[in-house]
Parts: sequence; structure tokens; C-alpha cells
Amino acid sequence: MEEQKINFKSLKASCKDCSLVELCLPRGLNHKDLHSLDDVIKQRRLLQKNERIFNQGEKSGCIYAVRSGSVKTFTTAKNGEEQVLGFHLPGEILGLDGLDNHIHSCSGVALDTATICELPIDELNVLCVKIPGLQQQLLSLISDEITKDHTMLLLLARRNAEQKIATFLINLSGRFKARGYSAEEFDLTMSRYDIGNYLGLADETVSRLISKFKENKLIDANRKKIAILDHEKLCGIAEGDYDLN
Amino acid sequence: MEEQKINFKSLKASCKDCSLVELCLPRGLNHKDLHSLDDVIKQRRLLQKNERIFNQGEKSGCIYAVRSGSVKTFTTAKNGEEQVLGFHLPGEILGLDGLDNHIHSCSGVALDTATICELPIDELNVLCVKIPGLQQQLLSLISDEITKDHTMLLLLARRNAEQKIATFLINLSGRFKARGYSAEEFDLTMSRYDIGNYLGLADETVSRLISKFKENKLIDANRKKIAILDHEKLCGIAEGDYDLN
DNA sequence: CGGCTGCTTGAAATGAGTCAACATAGGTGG
DNA sequence: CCACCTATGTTGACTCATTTCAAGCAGCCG
Repeated sequence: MEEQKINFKSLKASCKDCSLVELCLPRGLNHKDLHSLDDVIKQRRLLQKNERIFNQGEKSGCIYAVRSGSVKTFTTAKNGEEQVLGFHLPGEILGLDGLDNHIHSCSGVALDTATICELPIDELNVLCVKIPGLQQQLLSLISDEITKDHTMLLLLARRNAEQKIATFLINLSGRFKARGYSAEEFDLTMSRYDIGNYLGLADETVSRLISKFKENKLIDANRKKIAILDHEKLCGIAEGDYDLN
Repeated sequence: MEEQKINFKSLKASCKDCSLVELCLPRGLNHKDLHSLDDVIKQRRLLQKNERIFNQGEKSGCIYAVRSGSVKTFTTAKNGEEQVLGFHLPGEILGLDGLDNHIHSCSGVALDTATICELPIDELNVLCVKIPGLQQQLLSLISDEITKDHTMLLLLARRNAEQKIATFLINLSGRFKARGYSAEEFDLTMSRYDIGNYLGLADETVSRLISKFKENKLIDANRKKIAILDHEKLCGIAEGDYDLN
């Protein structure tokens, strides 16, 4: 069993779906294993804007990889109000909640036209026994998820509106870059309302601060279109080393 | 391989450590398996107040079960400020972050004199192959962790101070009850500052609202001692169905 | 072209934070 | 064993960041 490491680039070329890239990224798997993994991908789904991927409380038994477009996840509280939990770009995974009982504790919905791949958990678990590294890869993904949530708790609890928006933009920029898109210019697929909800702010506050960043030449913004003009200063604001007053 | 289910009570009696109860609680494992699990518990550690269990960024390779006393976990941001991530009571698990690379993304510290059990992840992983149900149990714990974090995101982003404190007290009460302690009277082992930090509030706000709840006869409180007097109304406040104005 | 939805901006209201003084409990040392 | 000291918690007065309410604007789809 030759555990030949293969890098991100060759993986991307050799495999039919980018979701695998994500699963395999942290530590390499060999080609044979990758192809058994390929077989696990049940289907690729094309989604229209606002179409649900999975619903809170529903049995599903899959995790999902975004192939194109973008997706948000959110929980619905007893009183019906929503809390956006995250936005997911191409190459990112969602649905790691409800990994045990196969019941999702949040919902996923397409923010624009999107394609996603479904990975049935049970088959993945079976494969985990066969492929030594895979179990670890899955744990790695989950671990990341927990760490991301913790970062988010810090952001929500301790940062002011300016820092929240700056952090959000820097974070998106970095994720676009990691996926091969421009880090300086991108489109927000989510509404101001969604951003506000995600960051614990009123949507008016989001609007106001985007305008303020624009006035200060940190970014250029026109509705959904965003351009990062001064990455460094924006980081400064995010980190709290610097503010606009 | 008789997969005889055993319940919480018998488990508690038959096993030397309550950490196992937690690991086995959702779905039963048979006795033989439980005892192999027992062997995995490396050691029981006695901790003094403020003693660290593990540190952010350190390699550790263990998850931890609280046996007695209580514990808080927190992340430290670049600028040195802390964010409390959670409080852990006897029978609860911590350290599920850094499950993959064995590096913790947060720190754990004893809030009072406490005993904890260490469960080495690698040995646990080995055991997972041998014991069919165990893998699932672990996933279940992790899944819970993610769901808990999501609930916390909602609390931080969408609730006012009154709702946050009420939710916090109700949640603690329920956890004490689940562990066999009184749901109506308990001690807070954490400081007002810690509670505030956890909930994204100033410690003065925590103090003020505890006093307000006291004035309104929802609770009785004297420093660390808390008594829940009107559970229903407190829930009402937590849910936002009701407020004190 | 009109209406709808999402975005922007302003003005006023307010919840929570900050600063500061004081109270109390628990621990320490004389 | 008492007196003091320090930690932690409480309370008040004031400030201010963010929300709320409200009106107007712009892009987009039928």
C-alpha cells in the first residue's frame, strides 16, 4: 500500500470533483484511495437561488461540498427567527453537524445558482475503515469546524461593528484567494441583511460601515461588488490596532 | 458479540469513571467493551484552582472528562484578550478541538479543586476500530459540540443581556439536574467576569441583572450561591416571551 | 415603465458599557 | 483570633455605539 503523497494541484487535475480536494488537502491520500472516494459521491445537484439543500431537523445522512456558487447555513429558533451560521464558497464543506444521528441541526440554502456534491456519511464511514488516512481527514475537517466556531464566538462577543465587518471582508478575501479567485475583487452573494444577521448587527449598520470604509478608501463597494483597496489597514481595523475616528 | 444495551444507572455502578458514562450515554456498549475503554483512561489528575489542564497551541493528544469540580475553556486572541468558550461540569467532556493534529486551539483551566480523566486520542482511535459503536459515540459527542456552539452563536448575536443571563442560568440548572445535583440551588464556580466574558457582556451588567432577577423574585442570589425561584418565568425571559419592564 | 426588493442615509431612542466609588468575603499575617 | 488587605461583587451616574424608525433611492424583473 504505497502512501504516495500527491499535492493540491495534481489532485485537482486528476479528480472529478473539487470536494475531494477539500477532503484530501490536509494530508495526501494515494490515487487508488482517491478513486474509491470518488465513487462515494452520490450525485451532483444543481440548485437554484434560495433552494434548500437540507433542512433543520430532517434526516439526511450526507455531508455536502460546494462545487460552484455559494451557500448559507442557518438555524431557526423556536420563535422562528433565523441565525446565519456561515457562508460556504466553492470547495468548502457543510453539513458536519448531525454527523451522528444523521439529523441536521441547521438548514442549508443556495445564495445563487449553485452545484453541490453529496457525500453519504455511512459510505464514508465504511471507507474510513479501508483507507487509513481518511478517518483522520474527517476529524481534521470537524476539528476545523469547531475552531472556526470558536473564532466566531470571539468575534461576536468581543468585537465592535467596525471590527466585525472588517474581519468578515478580510476572511472572505482570504477564502476567495485560497480557492483561486481574486482576493481583491469579489461579489457578495449574500444580502446586507444576511451579513448583519451573521455578525449580530442590524443591516443598516452593515450598510453604514461599508459606506464608511468606502469614504476612507479602504474598499470600493457598489451593492454586491466589493474591491479591497487597502488590505493592510483593513486588517488593522479587524485586529483592533486601528480605527476610523 | 452480544451487543447488550446497558443503561445509565448500571453503567455508573459498574465503571470506575464517570467519563465513560458520558462516552457511552447516547447508545449502549456492552460490558466487555466498556472495560477495554476503562483501560484507555491514562490517569486521573487532581487539579488546584486556576491550574491549567491544557494550553492553547500545545500538543496534547488527549480529550478530558471532568470527574469532580468544574473547568472553563477559553481562547486567547493575538492581543492577549481572553474569550471564555464554555464551562464544564462533572461528567462533561472537553478538549474535542484539536482532535486531528493533537494541538489544542483553546486552553482549559480548573475553576475550583477538580479531578479530571485523560483519554488519549490515539488509543481511543485504535479502540474505535475494535468496538463498532465507539466511533459513532465519538462522532455523537463532536456533533453535540458543534450544535452547542451554534446555539451559542445565536445567543451572542441575537439576544439581549437579560435573555443571555436567563439562558445561562436555565442551562446550568438543567445540566446540574442531568448530573444528579439540585436544579434549584447551586454554586457558581466562575466569577461574574467570566460569565460576562462568556456571554459578551460587561461584568457590571451581569451583576446588575442578577440583582434585577433577585428583585423580581425569579432567583435568590448571594455571591456564588444561586437559587432558582421561578423557573418558568426565567424560561420566559430566556425565550424572549416575557421581560422585566 | 412601474412596482418590488434590497440598499442607503438621517435623526432619535436606548441598551449596555465605562468609570468610579463603595461593600463584602475570604485569606493572611501579626 | 482579630485586623487588615485584596479579590470580587455591587451600585450609581454618565456616555456612546448601535438599534430603531422612517424616508428616499436604485437596480431589476415582469
